[in-house]
Amino acid sequence: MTAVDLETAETGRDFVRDIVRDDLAAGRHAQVITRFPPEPNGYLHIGHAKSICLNFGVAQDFGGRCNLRFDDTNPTKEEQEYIDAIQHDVRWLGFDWGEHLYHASDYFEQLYEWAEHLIRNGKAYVDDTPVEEMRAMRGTLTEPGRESAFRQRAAAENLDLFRRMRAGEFPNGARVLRAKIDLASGNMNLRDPVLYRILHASHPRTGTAWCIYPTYDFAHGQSDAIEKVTHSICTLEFEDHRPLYDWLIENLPVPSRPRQYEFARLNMTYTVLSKRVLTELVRHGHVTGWDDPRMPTLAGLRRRGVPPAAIREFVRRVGVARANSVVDVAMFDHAVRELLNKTAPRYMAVLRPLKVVIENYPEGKSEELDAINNPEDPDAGKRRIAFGRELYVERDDFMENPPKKFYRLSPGKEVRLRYAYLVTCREAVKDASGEVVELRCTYDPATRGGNAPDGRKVQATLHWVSAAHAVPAEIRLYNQLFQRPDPRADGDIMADLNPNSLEVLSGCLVEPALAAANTGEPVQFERQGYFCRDDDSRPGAPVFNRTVGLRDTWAKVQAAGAPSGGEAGKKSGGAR
RNA sequence: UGGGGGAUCGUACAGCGGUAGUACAGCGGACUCUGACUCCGUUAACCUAGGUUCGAAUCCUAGUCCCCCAACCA
Repeated sequence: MTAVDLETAETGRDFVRDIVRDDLAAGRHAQVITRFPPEPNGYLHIGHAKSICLNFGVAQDFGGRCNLRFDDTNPTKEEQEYIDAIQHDVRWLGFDWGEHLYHASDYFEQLYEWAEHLIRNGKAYVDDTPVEEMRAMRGTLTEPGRESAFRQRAAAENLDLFRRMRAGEFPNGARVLRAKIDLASGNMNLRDPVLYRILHASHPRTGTAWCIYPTYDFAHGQSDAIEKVTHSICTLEFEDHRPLYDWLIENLPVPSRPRQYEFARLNMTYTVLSKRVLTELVRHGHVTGWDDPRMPTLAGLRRRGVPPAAIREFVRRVGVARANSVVDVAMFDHAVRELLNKTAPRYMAVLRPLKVVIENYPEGKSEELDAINNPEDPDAGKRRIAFGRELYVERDDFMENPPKKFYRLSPGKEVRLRYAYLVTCREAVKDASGEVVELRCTYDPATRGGNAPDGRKVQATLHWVSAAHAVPAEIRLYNQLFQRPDPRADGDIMADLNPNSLEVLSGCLVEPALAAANTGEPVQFERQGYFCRDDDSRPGAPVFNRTVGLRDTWAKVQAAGAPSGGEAGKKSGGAR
């Protein structure tokens, strides 16, 4: 009995869903229950998004439920800040755990009792062996481990010792509780794994109530069982923990029988998703924080302007499998552009302004013209934009000596100013150093709105702003944080950082309407890309982040034609 | 040289004994008041070798290569 029809449900097809579908069809469960189990020791990133979408998505698809459970078993690494940020990020991504917010620490008392249960049954013992020695005695991949001198300790003594561990009689590292399984196992996880360790540390939730804490292995499966989780979905590296997961479930009087399934974690080109490295980037100041728009964290993506729906769609397209893989970041960018193209209202913004004077336009005059807010969305309506004698256009849109395929402005060339007039460049004014500082142009008054009555065509349409009305802004262009498609997480990864991952443009000029933009609301700067206001903005001084650039075929042509760099190709480099 | 996994276009994912498909990327073209979007076309893959079968990406055998495991991390 499930809330969905297994035959017709639009549930997608991946191996996890196949398993769930089978289990439900066979009546093995009344309802599917999954869980997303983050450790609160860092911020969630795009890799977690895959897990979140999988766990919550499976529950949704099959009319089940997904719990949010913090795997908070190591107080030396976990913090409340992360617990709060994670909840915020999961909600932002679009998922809701309802009443089902749990913590492994909620179960500390129960887990403790189960530890005593194992001791009483002779399946766990207190070991006094020092860490180093224990490590040496565990053996290697090819040699079996050796028994500790304490392995045959009597149950009564184990119980006494374990209780005194809990009571705080011993310092950190003095003793541990170990499962008694098989020191000769080829699976290292079965060589009497540690179940409890002494940690005199304050826990974000339980404070100083405990000084012994369960390890991941002892906490995870049992927590699943307590919550009646049916399908415990985790990543591939936990594959060889599954026999231990099962051993514990089978040797404890747990209330349900969860099963663990593993899938391949997400990897992306030019991206690092190692929590260790991300933490290092933040701590060492290579980025401004966990929400730096260059970070692959959900907080960073949010600040950069990536909509959660784009992340969900990206994850859906990537799929779920058991083979390690690295997704091309271009696939992510595409998902972002695709959504934003349909939803982001258009504006004009000049990033690198070049002054234009329309010589035959009356001085002091200005007029308002109609502009379409979003050609992809008729409901988005129109707005009025101001035009005048003095304007600014993009520096890149003018070349004094253009190559053959350059459609934009150059001396003698006519182009369209979007929604305004056709203008012709008459002269490029230079300063003492020979740099072009101003364009003298003329306009055709008959082309108001952008079309010529005589039907003549122009090759290019340029974006522009009125000098008298434009608002100055700072615009931050982000490029890949790492300059290699495969940053070497093992070597000196900081050497792979892209020195040009952030380009700050000041003195940009944007449409006045943009002064009122809201943080997080995506906009398109025509012909440039998608942007959103950053909270670093101050009244009268807006700051925008580039979420992702528009596809730029011209830049590609340029780069191909002038591989040596120079004026061409300077805009390229993975326009993010 | 132990244990556990995985190999399908450049990338990711389907294909579950019967014409190898989709998306991204690439290339070519059409359209265009965004060199955007959209549309059309196109390049391109079953790790190898045997076997079973009328027929194998799929089943079997043997190899090859890649990933994970020797924290009191998760």
